[in-house]
Amino acid sequence: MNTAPLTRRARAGGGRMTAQRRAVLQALQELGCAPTAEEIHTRARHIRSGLGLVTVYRTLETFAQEGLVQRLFLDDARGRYELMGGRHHHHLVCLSCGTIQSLNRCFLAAAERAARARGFKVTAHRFELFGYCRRCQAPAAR
Amino acid sequence: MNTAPLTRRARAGGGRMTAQRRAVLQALQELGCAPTAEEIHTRARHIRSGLGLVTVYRTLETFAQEGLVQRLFLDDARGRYELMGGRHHHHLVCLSCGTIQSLNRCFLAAAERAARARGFKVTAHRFELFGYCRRCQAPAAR
DNA sequence: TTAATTGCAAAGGATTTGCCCGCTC
DNA sequence: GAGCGGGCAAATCCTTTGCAATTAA
Repeated sequence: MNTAPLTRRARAGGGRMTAQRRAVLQALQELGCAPTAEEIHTRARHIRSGLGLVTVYRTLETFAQEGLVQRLFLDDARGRYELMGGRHHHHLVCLSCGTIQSLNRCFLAAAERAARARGFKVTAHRFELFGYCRRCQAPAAR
Repeated sequence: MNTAPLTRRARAGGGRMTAQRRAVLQALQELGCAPTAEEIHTRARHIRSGLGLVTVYRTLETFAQEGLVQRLFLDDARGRYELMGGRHHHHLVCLSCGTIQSLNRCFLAAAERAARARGFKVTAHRFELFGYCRRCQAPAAR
């Protein structure tokens, strides 16, 4: 798997490119859909043994600030991380086994149809918009 | 605020109706959109002083199992709770002040329009479907 | 009565912070 | 060489669990 473009983007963020960060990037790329920090750690450790979990957390936070990665929460309190810049997508989260699949469509009706088409039985959905409320835009939206 | 219907629903779940549980129900009803356990605790404590945070957590879990309440996660690791059974809706989460408003519309395009109409500047959105994947439906979807 | 429920204290899981050493630039 | 980045241990935050006392039904 080619991590060069990602490495380039990461360096553009201003930070140094270390073996650990490269390992995290590669793990993210290999794992795909919304892995947890621990899953990333386990995978990245195969690439760079001795890599600490704390380093993974710090690396992910750095990448998130650079816009390279986003953190999101699905149905539990564990943060999940994904590379930004791929095709915009959402998720199908299995309540039974925890499997997460990605879904390219974005509208509810179409999404539900797409989900059904792949044999996924939808029992609930969630849709959130993030941004700045009127009050916070007024002065200087921090 | 009338909590009788809620009380009825809660009792139908089989559990006992205590002053603590009534306080949590009332707090949920008063607080509205997706408060955290701590916010619920603070509010419910005004109704029933001495109420413990642990009791709030346990009560919320009980209610969630009875389908009276749902727990959800927005942009952080803290669980948030809402009464079920109201109008189906989603959320507008302010990244600056943390304010959460509810949004009745469910489709992206319409939702974005609705958000804009109330002066909310959307910078990101999330849409997740929950349910059972094909593999988990097959044997006995637990 | 008697099992469900509460409150306190302590445990747990995930994530963050402090500190110092090592490595990238 | 200077300062960013890494690793370890400890701290923190939110949530859950253990246990004895209390209370609804």
